[in-house]
Amino acid sequence: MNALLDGLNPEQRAAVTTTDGPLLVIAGAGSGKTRVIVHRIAYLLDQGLARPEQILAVTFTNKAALEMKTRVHQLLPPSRRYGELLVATFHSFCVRVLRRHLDRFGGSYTRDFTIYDTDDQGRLIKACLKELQIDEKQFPPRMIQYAISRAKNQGETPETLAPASDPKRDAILKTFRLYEMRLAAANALDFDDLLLMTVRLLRQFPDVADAYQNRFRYILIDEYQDTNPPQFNLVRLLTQRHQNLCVVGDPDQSIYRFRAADIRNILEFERHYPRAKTIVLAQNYRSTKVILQAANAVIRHNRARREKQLTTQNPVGEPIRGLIAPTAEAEADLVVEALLQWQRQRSHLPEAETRAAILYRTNAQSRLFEEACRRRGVPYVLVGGFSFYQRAEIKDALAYLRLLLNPHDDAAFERIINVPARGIGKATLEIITARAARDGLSRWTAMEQVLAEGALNPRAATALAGFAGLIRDLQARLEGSPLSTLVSAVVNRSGYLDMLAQEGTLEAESRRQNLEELVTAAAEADERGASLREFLDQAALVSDTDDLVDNARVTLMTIHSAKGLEFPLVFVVGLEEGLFPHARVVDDGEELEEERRLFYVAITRARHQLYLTQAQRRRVYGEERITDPSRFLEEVPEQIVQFEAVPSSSGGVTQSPLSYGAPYGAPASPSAAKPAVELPRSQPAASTAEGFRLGDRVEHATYGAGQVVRVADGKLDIAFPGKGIKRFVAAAAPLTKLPRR
DNA sequence: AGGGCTACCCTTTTT
DNA sequence: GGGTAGCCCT
Repeated sequence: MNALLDGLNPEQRAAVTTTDGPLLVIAGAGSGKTRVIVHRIAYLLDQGLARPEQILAVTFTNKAALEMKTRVHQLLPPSRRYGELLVATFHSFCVRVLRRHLDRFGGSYTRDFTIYDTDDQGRLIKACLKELQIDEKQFPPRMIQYAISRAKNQGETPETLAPASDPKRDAILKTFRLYEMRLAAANALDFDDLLLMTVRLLRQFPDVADAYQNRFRYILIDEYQDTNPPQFNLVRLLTQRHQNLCVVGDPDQSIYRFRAADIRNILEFERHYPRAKTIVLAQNYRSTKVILQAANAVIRHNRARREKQLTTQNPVGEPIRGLIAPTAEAEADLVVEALLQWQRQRSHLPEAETRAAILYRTNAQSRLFEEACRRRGVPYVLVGGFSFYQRAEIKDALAYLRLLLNPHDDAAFERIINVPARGIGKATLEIITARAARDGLSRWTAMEQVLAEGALNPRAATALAGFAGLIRDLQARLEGSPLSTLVSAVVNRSGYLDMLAQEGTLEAESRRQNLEELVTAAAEADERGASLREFLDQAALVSDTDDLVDNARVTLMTIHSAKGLEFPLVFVVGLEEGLFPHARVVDDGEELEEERRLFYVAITRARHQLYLTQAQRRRVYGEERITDPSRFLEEVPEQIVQFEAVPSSSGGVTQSPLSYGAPYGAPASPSAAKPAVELPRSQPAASTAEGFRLGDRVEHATYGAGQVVRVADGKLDIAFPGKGIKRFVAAAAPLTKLPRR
């Protein structure tokens, strides 16, 4: 028997060894689906069914791709070379294709195209709105940006869209049209375009399509539940000839609807590929029985799904623990404290067995947990938020590099034309912008024209000519010098480093260090033999999880970023109505089901111990709000959860007595724990002031209805929705008690 | 032209 | 609480 199949269960084995025709692998959380793909690739190679260059494997992140490739190599005899094996994300695959063939379209598109990230896209949209004199207040750029992206992903172009009937659609349509023109003029593609243009390329040029269809004998796609229409089309095109498509995914983990992922791609796979064989992996190898039971119970509340009960032979495990903290700050402190205690108890185990993750719904929540970690001196790794390549100084330096390769890159041009300040002001920029708009030119060409005409005032002209000279000068160094030298020339010659040195602040120093880091990254790219082009592509496509440090003992990230990962200890925090599920989705059935899938993903990241936490008060937009427990909490069977309500300390808002151990007669279920949390023993009934108790609803003559959120020292804290927290002396409080809900 | 300040708006989630 | 667009002053 083949050693590659050792240790696989029968279903996994069937998935690995099915070598002909379309294959759908429905794989539950923790069922070893990555393992199946890895072994399958190795099996195909080992059996001589395909050469490395005939296989294309698509993963969700660059990091997953890298890991997958490494694991495949580990399974195979090292004597052979498998360097041609292509494991990529959809986007990086498309970039590869377009760098070879984009010039087939002709026009302004060349293989030197620039990739516009969401930021660049936003800038361009704003510029378009301004040019069209559309009011940003009335039609927010973000809304327009989203609408355009959605339209593009549905396969629409400005031409195919029906003429707009109302002002909003008119604004969107006009911006869409101009946006596409400007993109083309800048020889730039946004993230959506990378996929769409590849599909167009294959449709429009049969010889190109033929080449790829013949080349890829086997195509494997991970996380297939998160594919969107252009990705689906691309897969269809690529598999037309061989049909050896293996898709792996879990409909219950589909969480990217907002970027047009269509869960039907996986649900209706058998209809798209009638010859398909389906294999279900329902055995979970990751989590305890308790955690799995919670996950199963939660996801069962979704109606639109194919029933799939995960089972595990793992131990029952510890009960899930629920923490109810008085404030969001206290929640963070409690989480960090519980985490430390848990790690202490397991300090005899290998470090890998003590890793923990704190998972939240929105990036904004990370701050509180970062601060709590700092307070306790706990080193942490933050995934997402502003990653290295999103920092302003890095993006500035990259913009210079982009401009060197493609001077028509308007987004880069605008970013750095006056950074550092070189005396090119608003008036001068207006002239350039107006010229570019009038003649449909890039900013760079417009600048050259304006300069040549000599119509500017001398000071502006000198400044502008200086900038143009700088870029040309740097361009001259493109050939022949190593990347690291080039990057360092950019930050020196542009005056960027001088600017930072002059600031002399701590922040400027840290930016300087980041730029140094970028030079180091360039030196590493040099070692790999990468070109500037490849260096920039990689910078544009890195995802937040890519720089995740594998061996961090505590990792902070959004649930979205955590997909595909696992941790012995997991905290899912901020389980409050309006936050998770998020306020923007609560009443829509489909969106709510997506939120629930997100919760399901969060739960199933945990291997041994799961914590679910809620803060009873939280600042939203700087305003204190009383929260309700998330409805998702009630979907976790109460027999497997131990809830603890933690009292606010008498001193401040952020500190909490960090007592752990037996829960003090705490509510058995979250519903019982609703705002009216019974007073815990450390705040005995005696602290009830003038008949007011924690959780009581009250009425105030000026502030209206509110709720008692703290009772201590004869004082009452009342939270008034939209007005913040007010403190009253209980004996003299002008309050009327309202009936309990 | 540029720096500093205020008022406002806001935030899902990411390749 | 935090980022930023736009205003005002130098």
